[in-house]
Amino acid sequence: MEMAETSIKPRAPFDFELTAGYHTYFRGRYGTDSLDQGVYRRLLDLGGRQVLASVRSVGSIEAPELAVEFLGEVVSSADVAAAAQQVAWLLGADQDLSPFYQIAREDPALCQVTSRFYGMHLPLTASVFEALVLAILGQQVATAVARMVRTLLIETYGPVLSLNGETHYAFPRPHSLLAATVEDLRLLKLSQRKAEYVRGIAEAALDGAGRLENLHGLSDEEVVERVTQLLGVGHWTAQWVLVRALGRTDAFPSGDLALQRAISQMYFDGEKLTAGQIEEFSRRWSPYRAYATAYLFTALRTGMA
DNA sequence: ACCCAGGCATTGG
DNA sequence: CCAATGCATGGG
Repeated sequence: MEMAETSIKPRAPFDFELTAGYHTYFRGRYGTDSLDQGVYRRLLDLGGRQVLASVRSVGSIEAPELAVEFLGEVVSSADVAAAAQQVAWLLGADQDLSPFYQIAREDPALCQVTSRFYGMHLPLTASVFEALVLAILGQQVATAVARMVRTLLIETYGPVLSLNGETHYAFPRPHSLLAATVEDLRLLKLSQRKAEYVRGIAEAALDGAGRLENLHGLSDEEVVERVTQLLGVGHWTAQWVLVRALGRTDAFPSGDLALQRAISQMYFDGEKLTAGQIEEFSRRWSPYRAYATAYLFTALRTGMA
């Protein structure tokens, strides 16, 4: 067991607690991620080796700096660099919020939310595979149910590292989920369909020389075209992947029930809207609709809206 | 028992 | 493009 340290300087403004909090759905721990007493922890999977990253803030919102500690099989300085890059990615450290805040200034309701959560970046998943599976598990179920099923899956099939009496989990690898049978997955409260979808996605992730992870160079439309070929992946899930796995700032899950409710409440006096109307309304936030969505969800999750 | 929840696939207008 | 339908499953 070895240890290494490094530091990351996110782009200001950056609020560490809010950003890491978004990763854990403001619940302390959510699946692979935890935020406890100002320390964000996540088990990284560096090509088969597990490394626990512990991150805390040693700066401020306007002069952000993160102290990162790695515990595990970190050997070379190249490992440390790769791990640091992954942490920076997970926390959306490089994102520039200022143009989004400019747009929010024209929108009083949104501006109230961005002021309250000033400096919150949009955290990202470690892989497209992870985003896809998490999205499938979140389809059409209450958030509490989604959280339970996601955690069960991670703790059953994810790589493990125990340190100081605490057990940490990384996200399951594709081959682990493909090795599980549909019956196995149903024991974790996945429906028959979701179990099939998840195995199909695992198969796609292992197939064709990483086609699934090779989406960064494609346009939003091309990515949607590609991932909706997968069974179980519709418009909502594709947009979710664009936002969480690829960091596309303008992706927008217009069919999302909670999002529709939030927009309907905040802007239309509770009147029901179709997905098309939501889509049209959302243009005011373009090309930062993903950020607007994240801030609205944060308002919902923390009880502000 | 009933209805809802941060959908998907399919079918029919 | 929009609406309706079957599917599935824990929570209120």
